[in-house]
Amino acid sequence: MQRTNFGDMACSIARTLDVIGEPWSPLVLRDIWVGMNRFDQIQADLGISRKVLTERLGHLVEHGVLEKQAYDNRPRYEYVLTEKGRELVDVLMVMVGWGDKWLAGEAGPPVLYRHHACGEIGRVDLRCSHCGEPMHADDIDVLPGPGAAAPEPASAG
Amino acid sequence: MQRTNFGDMACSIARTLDVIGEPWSPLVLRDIWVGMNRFDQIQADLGISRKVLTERLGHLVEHGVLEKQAYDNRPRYEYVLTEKGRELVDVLMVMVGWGDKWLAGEAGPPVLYRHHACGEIGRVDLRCSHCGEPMHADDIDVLPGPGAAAPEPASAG
DNA sequence: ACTCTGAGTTCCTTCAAGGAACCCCAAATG
DNA sequence: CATTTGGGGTTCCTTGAAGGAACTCAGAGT
Repeated sequence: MQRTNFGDMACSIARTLDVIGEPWSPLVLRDIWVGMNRFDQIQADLGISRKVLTERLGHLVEHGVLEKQAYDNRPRYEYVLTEKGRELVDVLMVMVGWGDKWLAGEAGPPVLYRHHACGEIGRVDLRCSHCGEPMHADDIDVLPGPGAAAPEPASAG
Repeated sequence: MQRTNFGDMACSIARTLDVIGEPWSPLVLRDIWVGMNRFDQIQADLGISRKVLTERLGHLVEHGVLEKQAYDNRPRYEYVLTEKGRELVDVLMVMVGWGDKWLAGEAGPPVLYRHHACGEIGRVDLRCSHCGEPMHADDIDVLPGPGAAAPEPASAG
């Protein structure tokens, strides 16, 4: 689907989409995060086509988000999150927060997060890494950074 | 592309993907967030096909993330974020944080965020809404919530 | 009347998602 | 030894979405 290559844009959103922007990828990541690490498990849980799952897993491994590990003498593998992948789960957690608030309806959220540090049910909250105060869409100015120019050497502009 | 309907799953990630999971949607949202509110502006900025842009804008309006407002007597419109849409930008901000860290390379981040509250350049940081301590993939247990069952009335299981 | 501009539609081609069947390998089973 | 089982994929075909260019429409300006 994604014919246009988002990875080449000078935009961290586009680049991130190049890694998990394809259909199913975030759900595959979620499954692996919550402990469904094998091909058939994920395939059955999501109802995804085996062909597409193969592709997605390969793509995520290629981008260093997952690692493929043998777990038997037989050719048996499981997929686990790398550090890069574990940090990508942040994005999923924020998606959960938004979905819980705006899309869950009367039934309430499908899952709850119990925070190890305090033992309580909580949600993620976005804060400024500098001052610790809330940081949302309207709380910031977006300024050009050092990597603002497109990274393609062919483009002179 | 997204033949499978994610919106019917009992999962806030899947439901959120049903709103912004299609290709280009997050980038459209970003453009509107940073002040590119008109059709031709967005089309030119992203290089997206006009047909697909029409579809995406319609979808986002339908889901209450954007509002279409007339800005002239002529049939001229601009798209603005609703409250629901502004909160969805949280997801983009976290994607930016991840992309900046893992994909920006030597050139550094394409954009910087200046936080109004402290005036400094900062990133978003995920914290527990309950205790304020950091909250990431490994800091929580995922428990079934009240909306854990699938919402389809046809399914007895 | 003619042009310009914003905001889409229409139409055609190409490529990805869905789906089902098939294949390979190693171990267990008889 | 032949057969089954089960994980982890491939192959192949059909459908439908993305890309892209051309076309439309409505109102203002000249």
